[in-house]
Amino acid sequence: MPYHHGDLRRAVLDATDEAVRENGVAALSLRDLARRAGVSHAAPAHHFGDKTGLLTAFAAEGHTLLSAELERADGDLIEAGVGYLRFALTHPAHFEVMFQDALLRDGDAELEAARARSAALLAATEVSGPTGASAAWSLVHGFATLWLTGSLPATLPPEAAADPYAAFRAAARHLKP
Amino acid sequence: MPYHHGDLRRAVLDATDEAVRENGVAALSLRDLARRAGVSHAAPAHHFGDKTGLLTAFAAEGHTLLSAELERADGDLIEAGVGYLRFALTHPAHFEVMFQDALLRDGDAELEAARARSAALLAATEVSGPTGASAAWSLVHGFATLWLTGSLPATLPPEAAADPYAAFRAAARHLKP
DNA sequence: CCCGAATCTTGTCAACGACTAGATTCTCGC
DNA sequence: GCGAGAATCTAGTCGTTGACAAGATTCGGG
Repeated sequence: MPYHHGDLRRAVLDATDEAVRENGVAALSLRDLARRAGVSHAAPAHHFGDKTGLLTAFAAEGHTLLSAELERADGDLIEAGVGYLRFALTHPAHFEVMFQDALLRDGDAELEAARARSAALLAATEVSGPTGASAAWSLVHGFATLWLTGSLPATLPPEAAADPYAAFRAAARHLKP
Repeated sequence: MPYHHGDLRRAVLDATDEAVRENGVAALSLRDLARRAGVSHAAPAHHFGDKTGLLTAFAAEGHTLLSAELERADGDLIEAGVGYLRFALTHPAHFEVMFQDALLRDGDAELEAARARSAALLAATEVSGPTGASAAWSLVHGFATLWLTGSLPATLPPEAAADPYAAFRAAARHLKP
């Protein structure tokens, strides 16, 4: 075991993803992340300052991943929604952390920049006016949140609960064009 | 100071509401709640077992409060949405806890019953089919979540950001009847 | 009035986040 | 290729927390 890890920062972020998927942010522990990465209990703090710093970096990474999905939609409203949902379902840990402001460092430059990029991509989708944008964003975000908690699948017939993307497209069709 | 508090269970639930509004669930501490209620550090645990038990009871209370709002709508879709939003905005602490399954005791009878009541009231709103119900629920839930984090008001002109209920009605109009 | 049950206190333990001081390794100028 | 300073990591410590155990106080029914 070398004294230097190689890329501890990345390893801790990956361990965070794993741990949050397993037990949620509430149960996240810096010392557990250190154990997963095979380093001493204080090593993660060197890269992130404190727990808030780690979650802030993790949230920024989330916005970058979300931006990548939104770019694939190329301005199309429904596809942007599908991309948003795909991000939430494939990166539930990031999605869980990103929208909990109490966990994040207010005013962090890296996070603000990543947020601005994803917000700009959301704003670039073709939609009818500001209230239409609110409606569309609320619909996807709510759908993703409720799907992840299992609340939404529970209300659907089994065949619909098996395919979140089809269920979302069906729900999105209720929005006026 | 009497040895018996009178209604410590209620006092702890009220202190929870206060503390979560101030600093979020992540920073919630049973010992802080005990201090707020003026009792010893282990007193709250007697009524709720552990932290998970407290949050489970708190979430159940949330579903009861939500049910009260939904009843006022009397089956009307838009009014049910407004009631859902009003619940979220007037009880942000409950709303924050209710949908984080990792914080709650799985299979708790009281919580399940309260959930079933609010779910039944949601299902009683007049809406076009299961996909329409998904769309409507997703829209309100997402709107409430994004409004509480401040993400949604940030995208609106100041006059719209001042009145969440008007902004919601405007967004809800984008749903096909 | 008394006895069991409910409620609350005090004491304790392991785990955690944050901090400090020091050890090891890397890097870059020369 | 080497030495100095920076970057990275370890080891140790402190105050706080959640959970648990044992005991004190109060309540309420028979």
